[in-house]
Amino acid sequence: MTRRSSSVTIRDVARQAGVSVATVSRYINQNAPVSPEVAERLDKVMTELRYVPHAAARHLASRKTRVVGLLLNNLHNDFFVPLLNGIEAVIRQKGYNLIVATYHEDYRNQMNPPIGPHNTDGLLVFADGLFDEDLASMNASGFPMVLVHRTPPPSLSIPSVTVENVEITHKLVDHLIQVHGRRRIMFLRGPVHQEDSARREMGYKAALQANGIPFDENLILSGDFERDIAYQVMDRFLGNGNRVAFDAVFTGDDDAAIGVLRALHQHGLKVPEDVAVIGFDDLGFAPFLNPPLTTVRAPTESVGRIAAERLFGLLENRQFDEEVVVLPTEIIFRRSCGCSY
Amino acid sequence: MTRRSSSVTIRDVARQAGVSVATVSRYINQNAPVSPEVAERLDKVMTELRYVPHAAARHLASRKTRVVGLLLNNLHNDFFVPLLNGIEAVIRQKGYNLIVATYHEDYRNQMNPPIGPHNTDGLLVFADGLFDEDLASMNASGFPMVLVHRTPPPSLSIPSVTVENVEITHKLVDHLIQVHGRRRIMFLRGPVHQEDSARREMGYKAALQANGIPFDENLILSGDFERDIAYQVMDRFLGNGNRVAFDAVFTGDDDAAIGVLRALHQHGLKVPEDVAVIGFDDLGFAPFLNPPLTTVRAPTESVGRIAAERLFGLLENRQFDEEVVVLPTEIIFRRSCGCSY
DNA sequence: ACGGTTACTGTAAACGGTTACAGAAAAAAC
DNA sequence: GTTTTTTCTGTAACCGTTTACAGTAACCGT
Repeated sequence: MTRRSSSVTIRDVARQAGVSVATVSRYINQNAPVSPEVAERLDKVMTELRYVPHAAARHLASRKTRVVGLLLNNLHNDFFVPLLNGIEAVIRQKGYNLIVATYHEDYRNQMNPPIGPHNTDGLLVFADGLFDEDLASMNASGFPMVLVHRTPPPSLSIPSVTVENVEITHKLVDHLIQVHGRRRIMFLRGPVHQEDSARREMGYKAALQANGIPFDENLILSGDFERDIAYQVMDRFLGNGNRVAFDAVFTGDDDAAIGVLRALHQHGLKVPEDVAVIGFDDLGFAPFLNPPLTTVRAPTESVGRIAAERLFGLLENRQFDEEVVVLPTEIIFRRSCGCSY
Repeated sequence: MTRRSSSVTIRDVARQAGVSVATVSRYINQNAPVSPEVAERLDKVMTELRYVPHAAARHLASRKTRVVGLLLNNLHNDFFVPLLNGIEAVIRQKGYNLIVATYHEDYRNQMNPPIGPHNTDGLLVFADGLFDEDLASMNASGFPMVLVHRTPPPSLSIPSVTVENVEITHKLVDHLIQVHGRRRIMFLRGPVHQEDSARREMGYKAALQANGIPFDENLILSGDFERDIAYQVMDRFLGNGNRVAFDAVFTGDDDAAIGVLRALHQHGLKVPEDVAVIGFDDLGFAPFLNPPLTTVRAPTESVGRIAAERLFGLLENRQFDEEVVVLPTEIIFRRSCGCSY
């Protein structure tokens, strides 16, 4: 058995069809006319030989990878399923490939970044922990990228797709206060530099103020937008002897809400009677939590889709009027806030 | 502005450091000794120039892509989050990249398959709809691949990682019958050629037979392991005037369970009083559904992890004793089957 | 002092495509 | 019937690495 080259190259195809490699290449890429007879012959030869162009060779020669990268912090959250779904739909339709990488600390000073210009034609960036200067350096060479759930730093002009957080959170907290009479509302932060989290906190604080309720630092915990962490944090908080009184929790997102519900339940607190609970995202399971979760419906799949479309817009030098797209959100009232359901 | 080549190449590095490109390459890949002075100089020059090796050139020359592909049907299911998570952890630790593609019909006769040998060093395959002959042709050239949640066809020897389905489903149905006195148990199939679904159905039928309950074709529906589809199917079934009596549903998986719960609820059926419901996978939300879902805990993240490790085993020519790994599963009793909770 | 390793380095040929350039033949324009 | 354009094709350079081959210098044992 010949060890070398089990793979058939463009030269094999050319020889077999009696044409030059240039012609084959042109036919494959449809970027120059080819006579009908040759086309037919090539079709036959290529399927016969099961020819598949070697991606790397193609990339090297054409300077295009036909790959876009998705950079994210982790893959713990059910939130990513609709997001990925939206992204994938566009990518596939464009005949591109998607490469997924997680960001972690040593990404910055590492000399082999998992994804970047050497690898991809453009990047979708969903990563807090990526600071403004990181973005600046990535963006420096004009490498196409689109931010997801994060707006660009003022100095940079990077397209961005996100959802409305502040007003909707404000409304939600208003609802807790005005409709259900809650006044001791806990807020679970997301990851430290997560923008959604920061904005939701803004909305939360604004609503407290608007309703004349003093802000209490003791009512802020960090749930990290993760089930397990939210659970642990809440569990520890409740286990604490001298715990602060509270009658509602804004959990940050639906995933954290699951953890919170479990912790409350285990400590014998009734939702919504003792404690109202609200989430964010309206993930598929939200209507079936125990009790059904009041939450904010965020068009996550659309975010993915639109972000991907923007990226292709960049790749194709198309223009968009607005740089930052903020998709509208909507409150879904269910039982967990105290509504009748 | 110079349009061409904003990127610094290995030649730039070589020139700047006063060595040959071969030396630079060897230092980068650590596959031949380099004098300490040169090493130091290279370090400096490379960070100074922000040199990042061009992936495609590397792939082309070395015949290795340092990429593994994940082929799956769709991205609708929350099930994929833990799976992806397990896979990603291993991939990253190996310094590889992960490229995700969805399988659809025209994958087969298409001449530009999204992922394959031209693209990746190996494949993780989670895709029903991929028939034995597809697998055979993909596997023909000895291209490394590992099957996920699917055992290889008898003629092929492809490593595979899956979970135990038959016995556990048998036990679960036994439980419904013997403990909760259910006798009209509906079964929701998954996607047509999904192996988990087929095995669960085997367990289901075996349990009926073992308990002397005749199998009723009318109690079989197709939920496709998807929330929305399961909901629609169940909704239509319940809306049907002359509907068949049933007192339990094995929903196939937790995602479908969500849809079923919603449909039952909307039609005024109480779970578990009127209808017992059980799922499969024990996804993160299962304990918080309404009511908490009795389900089977499947070690999905481990499946991902182990599958990825297997694949690297193949890439590194390591040997494993067993070709098919079947991870154990475990029933988690909660309220939805009728247990007290 | 001498042959044999070992440590390090460079030259140049791949790897498998794309594409600028050039040219021939056929079609269109005059 | 010539000129011009259009359609189609081929040759060969290039994309940025790796690596076989070859070679030099230092080290080692005797």
